[in-house]
Amino acid sequence: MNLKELAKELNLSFSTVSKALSDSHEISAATKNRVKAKAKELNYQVNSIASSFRKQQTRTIAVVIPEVVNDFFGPVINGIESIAQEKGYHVLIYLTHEDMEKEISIIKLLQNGRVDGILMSISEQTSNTAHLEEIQAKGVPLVFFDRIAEHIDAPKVTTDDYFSGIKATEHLIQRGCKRIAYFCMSKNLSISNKRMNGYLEALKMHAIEPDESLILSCERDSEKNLSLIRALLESKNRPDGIFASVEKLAIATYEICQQLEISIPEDIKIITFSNSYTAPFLNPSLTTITQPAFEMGRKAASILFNTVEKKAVQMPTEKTELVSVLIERNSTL
Amino acid sequence: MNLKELAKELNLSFSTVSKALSDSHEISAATKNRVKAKAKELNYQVNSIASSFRKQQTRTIAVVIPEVVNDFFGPVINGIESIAQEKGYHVLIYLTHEDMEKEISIIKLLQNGRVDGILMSISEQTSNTAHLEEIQAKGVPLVFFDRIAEHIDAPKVTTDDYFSGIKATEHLIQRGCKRIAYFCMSKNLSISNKRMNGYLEALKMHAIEPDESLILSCERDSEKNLSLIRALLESKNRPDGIFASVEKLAIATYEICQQLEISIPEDIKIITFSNSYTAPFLNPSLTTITQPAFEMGRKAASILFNTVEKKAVQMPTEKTELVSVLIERNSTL
DNA sequence: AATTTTTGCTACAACGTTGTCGATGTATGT
DNA sequence: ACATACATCGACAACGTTGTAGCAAAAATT
Repeated sequence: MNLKELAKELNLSFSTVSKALSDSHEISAATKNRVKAKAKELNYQVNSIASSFRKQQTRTIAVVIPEVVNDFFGPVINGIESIAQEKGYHVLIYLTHEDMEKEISIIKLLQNGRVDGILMSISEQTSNTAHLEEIQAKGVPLVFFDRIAEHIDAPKVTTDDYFSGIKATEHLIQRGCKRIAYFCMSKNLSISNKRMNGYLEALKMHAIEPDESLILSCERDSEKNLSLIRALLESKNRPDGIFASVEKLAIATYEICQQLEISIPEDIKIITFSNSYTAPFLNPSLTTITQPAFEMGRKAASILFNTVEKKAVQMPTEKTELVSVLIERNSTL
Repeated sequence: MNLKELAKELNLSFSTVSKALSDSHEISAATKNRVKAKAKELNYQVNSIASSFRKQQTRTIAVVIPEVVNDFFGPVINGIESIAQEKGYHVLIYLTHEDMEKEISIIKLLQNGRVDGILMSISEQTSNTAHLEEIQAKGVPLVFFDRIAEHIDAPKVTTDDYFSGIKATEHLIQRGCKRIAYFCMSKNLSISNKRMNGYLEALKMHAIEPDESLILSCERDSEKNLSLIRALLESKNRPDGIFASVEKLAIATYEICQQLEISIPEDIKIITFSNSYTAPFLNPSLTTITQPAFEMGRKAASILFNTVEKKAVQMPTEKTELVSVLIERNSTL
């Protein structure tokens, strides 16, 4: 059932039918009603591919993220989807699995008109950003959230990572920690850096000498990370406070502490970035910096849709910073 | 940069260029190389929308699920995406938020050639399945996973829910529970029913009289669920074992137990379906039935791609049942 | 009454690709 | 030498939609 067939049923030209269905002012109310009734009767629906092709816009956006089994990216997708559903957009999901090569090949797939815009959080390993500049040059609107590419001129939605880094570290200091470690994933990640800078600033503010051996930059291989953490906690140099940049590393620390019979929070206190809803029920309950993930998704998606819809307007290079909250629990008691 | 322009650069007809790029046997190796080199040089990429339009296939599938902030659906998406990436397919995500009306409108969006197939897990509230039959009638391949629509003739990938229900209940019985409760979401969900039937069967096998008041069918409103659970745990009728069909309800039970100072596992033992990686670190660590979520995604996607690619072959009505594992932890000690 | 304007519709050309068919030239077989 | 097969390419018509241009008839203006 296509336009031509529907038009034949109605004894109208198919361009008239097309215009009637899209409420064009060129068509009288009477025929509009007649057309719409018939369309409903025959269950006609426009072929979205043909429409996309003709209009050169797909009403589809791509969300490119490192992973989906994640208490942060989950709610972000929720936020994105909520706006997309309001505005009648479709959402494609692509996972980079923290792999730059995969990220590059995904971006390449999006160069040919498949999507009207891209929402992304770059992978840990992304050092080169040529692929991102290239797709921007092709005119595909791009909005970053959380893990941004600093040097690319695109709207960015983040949280107050630097300030949160200060807050988290000061929280540990106030709870009596003297030797505070910082755990993060790859150091060339924007968020890791900002949080670390906050950490270093807080140490400075409290006249604590920073110690390189207490800064752990982890890898993708989680087995390796476990042994890195284990090594640190077994050393004489053992920290009495840990600020983890991602929840995964906090959980890994819980695991090691369990094995080494190090008790939290007596021997060591832990605070982490986390959006896990099980944090209150962990043993011990976990003190977290929680990001407004849902709102972040909504905000990033809103910005993207705005730039997509008024094509004339120059892509703004606005930076939006949302605030995270520190939730005290027993791991830092 | 499109085919016509590329062809002009090469002094070839654009149909020759098209065929050269798709490795047609009609084109000599020499020109193929020449064309491909030029295409690379000018960074030409086929317009996927035009291609989809012409070929009447989009290389895109839709994944329709209730929610994404979920330790089960997350890995499922991972599994689906892994196969999709292998086969060069794109993945659209749609969330029903357990709402039948939303599910219906989403399915309606997919009726017009936007996707080559659909992978779905139906919402809690889906009682009527006319929308699913309709889209199947339109020739869009459909594969169900986990939460299936029993009466629809489509491939289904599930886990051994009935048997897992028996295992979970027997586990509680072996640990000395006499009054075992079953918590589930909406009862018109296939998985809830199968798990409950397993639960009832296990009770029967051990000559325990089933008690209607111990079967809790919850709603979408999580506040309401909390008070339902609280009411049950405050009653004189209090169970000494709980089998939860979804993790959310187990966590809710932890919360209530914390409030009422009921100790787990001394006063009450808990086992639940869950794919949470924090289960070992909860207080107490949580005994779970864990589903092979990633494999489920892979399996469902494989089946869909097979039926999509050999269009001639009739859609098989195969049923695949994967096995879940019971992981004993302290909540049932 | 002659004119311009408006209304309501149709015809038609794109959007960029792919597959079918036909044309030409070259190799193979009798 | 002639017929047949094959290899290599070009011309062309779709796929279904939407926007522009055109064309009557009706309405409004002069």
